[in-house]
Parts: sequence; structure tokens; C-alpha cells
Amino acid sequence: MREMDKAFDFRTAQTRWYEVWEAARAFEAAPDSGKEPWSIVIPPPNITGNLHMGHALVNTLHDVLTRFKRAQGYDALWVPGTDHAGIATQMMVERQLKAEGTDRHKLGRDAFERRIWDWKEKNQGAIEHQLKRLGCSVDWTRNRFTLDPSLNKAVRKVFVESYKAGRIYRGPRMIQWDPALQTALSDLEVKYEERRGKLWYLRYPMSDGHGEVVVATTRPETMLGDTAVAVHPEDARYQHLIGRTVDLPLTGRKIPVVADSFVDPTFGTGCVKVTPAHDPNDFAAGQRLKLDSITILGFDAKMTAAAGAYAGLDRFEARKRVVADLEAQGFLVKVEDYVHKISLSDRSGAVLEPLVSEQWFMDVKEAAAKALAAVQDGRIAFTPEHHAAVWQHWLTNIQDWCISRQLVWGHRIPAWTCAACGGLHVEMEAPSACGACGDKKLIQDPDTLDTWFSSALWPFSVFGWPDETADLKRYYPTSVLITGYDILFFWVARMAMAGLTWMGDVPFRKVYFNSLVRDASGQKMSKTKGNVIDPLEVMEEYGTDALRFALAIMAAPGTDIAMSPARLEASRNFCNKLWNASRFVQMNLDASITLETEPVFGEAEYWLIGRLRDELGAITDALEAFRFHDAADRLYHLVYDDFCATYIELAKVQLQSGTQAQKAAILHFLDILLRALHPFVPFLTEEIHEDVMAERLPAGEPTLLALRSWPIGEWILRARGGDAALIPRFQEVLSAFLRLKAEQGVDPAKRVAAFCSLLELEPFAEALKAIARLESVTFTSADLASPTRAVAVVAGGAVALELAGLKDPAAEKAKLEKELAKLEKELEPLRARLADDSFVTKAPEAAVAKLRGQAEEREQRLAQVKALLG
RNA sequence: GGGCGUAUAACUCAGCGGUAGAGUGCUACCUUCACACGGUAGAAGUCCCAGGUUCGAAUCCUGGUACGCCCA
Repeated sequence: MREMDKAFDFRTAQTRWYEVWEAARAFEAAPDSGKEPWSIVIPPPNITGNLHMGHALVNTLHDVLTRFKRAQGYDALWVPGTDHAGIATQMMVERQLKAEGTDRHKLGRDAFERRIWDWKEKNQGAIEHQLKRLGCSVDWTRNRFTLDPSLNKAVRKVFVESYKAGRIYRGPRMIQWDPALQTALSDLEVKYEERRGKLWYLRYPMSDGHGEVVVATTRPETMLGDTAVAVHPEDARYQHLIGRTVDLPLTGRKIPVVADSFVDPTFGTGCVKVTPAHDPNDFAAGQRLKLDSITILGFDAKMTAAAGAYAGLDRFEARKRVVADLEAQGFLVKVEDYVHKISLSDRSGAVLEPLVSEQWFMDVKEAAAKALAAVQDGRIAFTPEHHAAVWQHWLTNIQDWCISRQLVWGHRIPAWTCAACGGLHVEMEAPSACGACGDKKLIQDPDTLDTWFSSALWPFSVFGWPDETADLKRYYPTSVLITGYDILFFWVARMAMAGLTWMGDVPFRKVYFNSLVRDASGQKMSKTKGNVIDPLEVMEEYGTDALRFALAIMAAPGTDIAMSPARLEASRNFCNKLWNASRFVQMNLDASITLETEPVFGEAEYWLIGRLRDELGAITDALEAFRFHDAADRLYHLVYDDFCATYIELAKVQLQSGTQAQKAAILHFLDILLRALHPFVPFLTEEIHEDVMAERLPAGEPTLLALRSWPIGEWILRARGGDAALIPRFQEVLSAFLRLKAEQGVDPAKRVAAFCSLLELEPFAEALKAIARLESVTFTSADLASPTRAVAVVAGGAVALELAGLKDPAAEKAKLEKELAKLEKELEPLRARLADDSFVTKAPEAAVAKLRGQAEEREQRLAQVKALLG
């Protein structure tokens, strides 16, 4: 049996145990165990990633739940994995290339792709190592990567079958183009930002020479691609213009004036220019009204040949030139300052360009309806529930999803075009020859799929789908999903849609949306603000267990977490407290006392058993309901207040001189606490378990705490006896003695004689003497008041200290009078309410009884104070 | 423009129909034989504002104010 250090050495413990757990295969699923399965899949971190606070939180919560469920006796499986993160990863490697003075085009596609794979092989281990550092009890034998061949097979199957069912199609559509990354994006990858800009008013003369129209625009350069001017059909001001044509300045083209209700009559002049090739609204209007579409801006964000004299200019340069020319030729009416929203790439930050482009799209309306229904009818339950409202709104207004990306890094689109006849083939495997013309030269679509396409399949692709594996049957649907609400649409909704479509069932039964981790003052962490707290540094400084516990105790559903050094310190101190309490137990029990030593219980034991029973019930309920903070908070107080402050102090006497049976009780209590705390602070508890419990376990009990059961069913918790009210009374009396000493300025170490009128506390005399450091405690029903004593009122009686010569009688009297006034003030509303008929008759009996109890207790004190005052 | 969330002690947050709590900080004291990463005692709050429901509201409802987020 080892001697424990004075302080918990977390640095050693948190690096040691993970290997032991892995070697024991403690976290591997046990499909053949006959246990009920419980499963969860990790939100796969990007391979580019470093563990940040968001990861630390989400994975801590995963681990708490998984360890809890494992302990409860489930076949708990947490599937780990990483995401290839198309854009993010490619950007990172491209940046490296740039630093080396080359780029992906010079390298060529194949070499570039190999380069990213190399990078991935080198870096994937980092994030996995960090998950281990955090203690995540994942099943590494089932580790997945979103580009694994089996996951690729799933992707191809979904693509091909969706295509054949008509839900995936290719076509020219207006998409958001990122000129910096040179790829299309989906609507979700667009961020809108308010910018101060200008509103230019342009004059377009009527072709017949009679009059003009003035249009307002924030993007004057696009006028080169105008193919109409539009007014609202009911706008009385412009009825006479409809059907006529105007001469488009700088180009000499004649374009019609059309009517369409998309025009906002209150914007600008109420006349708008229509550029179907470069604006989403105009594109839709162009389709409706069958207008021409002229592309004057290319994918490189430079003007095209169609822009005539402006061809080759950058879009922002072209704007300056067009405005200057319009002004010179008298077509510029005025310029106003104007604040408008611009769309930016969520990835590169570049100003996006709405462009018509040939891309692949997925029609998700049918799947969206299924996902919507699943939440409405409760097959998927959200915590917090309010996210369901956002879910509903988004899914009912969902647009087709642009799934193709002009990137190298990702799942290649399984579509081939025949070089000879142009025939399109969408197949699982590369066709050997064109089905139409027989030509053997087939060119695969160069594009890859949106990263989220493979993420959507994650809850079943990780289990081997489309193969009908045993894992798939056993672990799908997963039990719970834990993730951030920021990816509700990106990921959660798409998994729901994919699961319902391909598996015919929800991918998870419950979703818990974790909080956002912010800094100490509630600010979002960001590198630019410099307020990022790095979990790896925290683990070094405060310990992994402290980090986990701090995150858990702050993880109240629906509110953000303000992470601060103060919180981390509190958690570290908590860990140390548990360590020292355990050390105390270890020091006081010789090796012959084990968990098989039959314990006997006294008042203190029955009281603590009652506390453990109540709290473990509440903790279990809290974990089932994702109230991690509630569970952690209860454990915190159970350890500090009940176990350490109260029980250990009371047990000290018997630990020194008691019987083996008396001493055995505390071992059981510590054992229960360790098992309950293990999901939150696994390294600390495993370390203590080894030091204190490992050699005292009953035969057949797992020697690793990670494998032991959730303690709620422990036989000891069913023991009942004693008077539950005694301990709180003892605490109050003890506190009163200490307060009297402090009030009277008595040195805490000076032993004085004490008196107590609560005769039932006599069994606690030794404890009171030891803790309050008293010379003696006399239990008596006689009047305690005396000129040489300081007295205090407690529930049901009074206590006193003998202070001959030390005491100021006037101050003592003033104190009691103050107490009297306070009690009168407290009693006033209580008496009033109890005298109130409507309260007594209408309020529930329990509420009245409780109030009556409170009133009686105070009346008693009042009487006691009066008696002491004489 | 629509939707959602949050306003509680100096700070960060729990509580969400029975009369206010935690952590940190603050004040005073204590190195008592598990722990100073400790202990004891204490100070500190018109629970954003205004109405309403109720025997009773920090808690439920309505309206307002402030801040944050999401969608257009």
C-alpha cells in the first residue's frame, strides 16, 4: 500500500492512466457482452485542428456521459474520428506551398493531393493525442477518418443513388463564388456584414429620346451586364415606361423596361437595373421574364470580354472606371452614402461574387420534411428545446444544396464525361467505356464534394454502411449527439436528413447543444483579441481533471461558459481536497480493513448515507437530463461539505480509537464518492483508487475504477437508521460555539468550558470539544444565562461559553437585543401569512406546514432569547 | 424586417411559483495531528423596469429597456 503525497501530482497521474486504460481495453465496445448498447459518435475534429476550449468542453461532456453509461452497465461505445475538412486543410497546405514559393497549379493535382495526404498523416496524430490527454474514453479500434475508403463508398452510394432518383442534378445556377479560394460555396458558408458604401444613381435615357429613367445601385460596374430595367407593376409613377426601351450607357445596347413585383418601390427611385448574371434576385427575375444574361465578370473576379473596353480589369478597379466614365458622359445623377450588407466567404473572408456556374446540387426538400417531422413528433429531442424553433424555420425554407467544390481535397464526384460524345455517367466505379458511344476516353469530374456531404453520413458510415455490419445493426441509431448549436444546419440537420433517408431512422434520439466557451468577462475567444485560453496549457497548469470539472460545473444548458483562472483554481482546489480526504482515509485505515470488512453505523454514518442516497439519485437524474453543472455542483458540495467538513470531522474520534467495523464505514463512503466522481475527474479518481482501494476490493471486482459500476445500487445506500435531524443540530451548535469565540475575541486555541441545552447532542461531546477546541461541554437543561457567560440561541435551545473576566456584559446584552429584533422582524411576515385565511385555506398543506414549522422554530428562539435577557 | 436568448451579491454564474444561492473577490481571525490548493466567522442583492395572474412571483403572462446570437 503506497503512501500518498501531500498534494495531488496531476502531472504524473494524467499521463499515466490513459495507457493503462487502453492496455486493459477498457473503452472498447463489447458487442457480445449481452449488455444493452449505448452509443455516441464524436463530432469529428478537423485534422487541421488543435484542441481548443470548444473541443475540450464537447469532449469532456461526451466522456462524462460515456463513462457514466459504461458504469451504469451499458455496452457504451464512443466512436472517435477526424474530418478531412476540405477547404480548411487545403488552405493550410496551400499556404505552406506559397511559403515555399510554389503553388498547387505548378505542383499539379496529383502531387498536390499527395502532399495533403502526407500532411494529414503527420498531423492527424496531434488531435488524437490531445483527445487522449483529455481522457476521452473512445474506442480507438473503431477510429474513422471521413476520407477512409469505406466512408468514400458510402459517399459514392449516396451520390449515385440520389442522382438516379433525380435528387442530385447538375446545372447552371447562380451560386456564391469565392474568388480567393476559386470555388463555389453553399449558402451556409456565406457571412453577411454591414459595410459603409455608396449608392450611385444612374441615368438611362429612353431609346425614343423622350425622357429617362434613373436607377440606384450599389454595384455600378455591373451595369455593363444589365439586360433590363424593372419597376414594380403597381408603381403609378412608372406605368408609362413599361414596355419601352432605354439606351444602356457605355454599351449602346437597348434594354427593355419591365414590370416585376420583386422591385421594392421604396428603394432608390423605385426603378432598378436588372443584371441576371450577377445578382441572385436579378437572376430569378431574369428566369421569370426570360431576359438575356450577360456575364461581364469572370471567376477570377476580373471583367470579361463582354465588358468591352473594361475587359481584364479587376472588379473594384472596373467600378472606379465605370463610375468615372458615366460621370464624364453625364449619366451619373448623384452619389449617396449608403450602408449595405455584403456577402463574405466564411472561409477566406473574400467578398463573394454571385455568379452563374455549372455546379452539382442536391434537392433536399423531401429529406427536410422528414427531419422536421422527427423533431416535431419527438423522435429527436433537443436540449435546450428552443433550438427546435430555428430548426423548423430553416427546414421549411430550405433551398437546394450546392454540393460541388472546385477543390482537390475531398471526396471526388463520381461522374464521368465521355470525351467523344459528351455523355454523362454517374456510377459507383469508373466506367470502362461510354455507355452511349462506346468510347473509352472518359474524364472524371474534377470537383470534390462539400465536406459536410460526408459529415452528414457520419452516424452510419462510421459503422460500415452501406455494408450491413453487425456494428451498424447494434449501434445505430446512436443514443445522443452532443455538439455546438453553431453547426445546427451544417451538420445536425444534414445528419438527420441523411439518416432518415438512407437508414430510415433518426441518427440520434437526443441532441444536446453544448454552450460556447468564452473568456472570464464573457467575451468570445479570438486570436485577434488575444484572450484565447489554451486547454493544453490549462492541463499543464491546473491539471486535466481540474479543466474537466470546471467545464462540467459551468455547463448549464443554454447559457455560455465564462472560463476564468478563478474557476480553474477552484476546480484544482477541489481535486486537491478530494485527494487529501482520500489520503486521510488511507492514513487511518490499516491494510486489514477492506471493502469486505462489515461496517457498523452510528448517527453520523446514517446521516451521510442518507445524503449520499439523496444526492446520487439527484446526480443520476441530472446526468440523464444533461444537467452536467447540476451533477458536478452536487458532487462538489457532497465532497466539501458533507464528506470533508462534516463526516470526516465527526469520524476522527472513532478513526483513532474505534473498532475495525467502525473504521470500515468511511472506506465504503470514499469508494462510492470515487465511483460517482470518476466520469468527471477520471485521472484523479483512478489514481486515488489505486492507492486506497485497489488492494481492498472484493474478489472479482475490477481493479480499474474505469471499469467499476455506478454506485447508486450499492447495498450500503439502502441502510437506514439514526435520527437524521441530529447532525444538522450538531452543526448548528458547533457553529454557535465557534461564532461565540470569534465574537468574544477568544483565541480559537484557548480552551474554555461550554454549555449546551440540547441534551440529545451529548453523544457528540467529544467531537464538539475537539473541533471547537473546548475544555469541556456540559449538557444541562438548567438556565444558561450568567454574568460570566456568552450565550447564543440555537434551534431548540441555547449554548454558552464560560468566559469569566473576558466578557463585556453590555455588548452581550446588545447582541441579544439585536437578535431579538431580527427574530421579530423575520416573524412579522410569517405570522401575518399564517393569520391570512386565504393562504391557510388555498395554499397546499405542505407549504403551510413548512411555514408553520419556520414560524415555530423562530418563536422558540424568540422565547429563548427573551429568557436569556431575563 | 423576422426569430431566439440573456438581464440575480463587486465579478462570473446557478436557482425558475413557497420568500435568495455557489465559485471567486472582500473583512477579521487561525499554520488545530488530511489538505494554507486549508479552516472559522463575517459583510455584501428594490433578483432590469412597469403592469397582470396568484393566497403567494426572482420564478408564470403582457408590454418596455439594454445586451448578445441566428435568419432574411
